[in-house]
Amino acid sequence: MPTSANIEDLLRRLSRANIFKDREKLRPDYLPENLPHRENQILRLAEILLSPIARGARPSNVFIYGYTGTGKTAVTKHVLKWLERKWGYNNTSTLETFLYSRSDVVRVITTIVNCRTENTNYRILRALLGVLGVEVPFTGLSVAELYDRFIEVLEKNESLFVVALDEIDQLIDKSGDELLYRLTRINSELTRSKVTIIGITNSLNLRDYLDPRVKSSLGEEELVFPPYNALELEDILKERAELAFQPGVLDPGVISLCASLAAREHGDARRALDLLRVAGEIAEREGAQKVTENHVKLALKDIEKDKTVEVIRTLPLHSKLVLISVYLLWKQGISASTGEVYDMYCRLVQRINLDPLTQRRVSDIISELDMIGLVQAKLMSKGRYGRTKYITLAIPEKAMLEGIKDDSRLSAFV
DNA sequence: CTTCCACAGGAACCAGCGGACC
DNA sequence: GGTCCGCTGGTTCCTGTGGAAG
Repeated sequence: MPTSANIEDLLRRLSRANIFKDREKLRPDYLPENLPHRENQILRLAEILLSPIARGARPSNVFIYGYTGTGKTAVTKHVLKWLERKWGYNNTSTLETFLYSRSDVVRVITTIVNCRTENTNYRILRALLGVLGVEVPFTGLSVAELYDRFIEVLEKNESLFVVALDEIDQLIDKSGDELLYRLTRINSELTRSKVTIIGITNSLNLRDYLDPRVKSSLGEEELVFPPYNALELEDILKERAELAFQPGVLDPGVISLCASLAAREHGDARRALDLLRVAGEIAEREGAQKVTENHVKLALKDIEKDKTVEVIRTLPLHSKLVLISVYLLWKQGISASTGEVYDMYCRLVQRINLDPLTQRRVSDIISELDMIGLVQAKLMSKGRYGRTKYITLAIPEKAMLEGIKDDSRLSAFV
């Protein structure tokens, strides 16, 4: 329980802290001026888009692959923005740009839609119409109606519309590839305008799910983003750290530690930045003058704990009960056998008036929990006294309690 | 050497459910 | 609006097994 003295103390430390200059610069949605080690991808995407525009033609559709945190979204935004800035005509809307080529004027409009938030056909069309200045109601119209309006307003605009669909796999999971199919075919319905689609995904096998027709038209050009290695991550972090932190507050080694930790997990720049930011925040809370490697280690634990809690929270009920059984036995100092865990589990289940699963199933659940690292199960043979797994809790008690605290039935057990 | 414990874990099967299809 | 179908998560039944005890 925080007392007022605690809070005073915290406030005093925070006001004294002088760690961050601008922590927003470490957020994943911040778009930096420079994208180190993505020069090739930027160039390639710019080339794909620009050279046809200069000839007055429609650029090919592009499919962009790469793991999370490899800079796909940032590069796309960067290129679209660059298009505007370089050829922008001091336009009222920042999303629109005029591009002169030879004699005729081509009007280019760009947008990027995140399919995680706009994850239905309706909502995406609605977002696209919004960019073109047409407001439609949240609901009430049919998708076909929106589509018709979309065509209509596009024709009126006489423009090239470059649409980037970020996290496109989310859309396909939820609503299939019908809209995608229509969008890739839309140019045959248009005479005075053109549409170019950029599909962005981190799912490398997404192609297998796609309608082959969508696959071929969306994949006219493909761009693959390789993961960053530790050195590249270091460059990225250095640049951001300069913007985000006060000069000299980072201990030497902090950045390279963040980079190497993140590089271990498929070179995810977002994770590296998170690590650095959380380390900074921990240092700030402590009232420290500097961010040290130790802060990074604490940050790693923090981030991992959050992940663990989330994993527990989303576990099915019976898996949670098994986990709690292991926890209770562990608290009594018992490294429990499968049989003991099963007994404990049966008692818990009875107390909330449910039918227990069979031991066979519980044995599988234990293996699953072992696999995701919540418990540790070691197979032991006690000769005459049988063969069993010895199961212990593999996570901090705090994370365990945090993970079950919002289910009152379960939290009553601990 | 044999026995036998206390399970591990494979195989087959089944209920329920969401989605595709007519 | 029925039906078919594949998937998930469960059950039943079963065989396999390392090593202390006898």
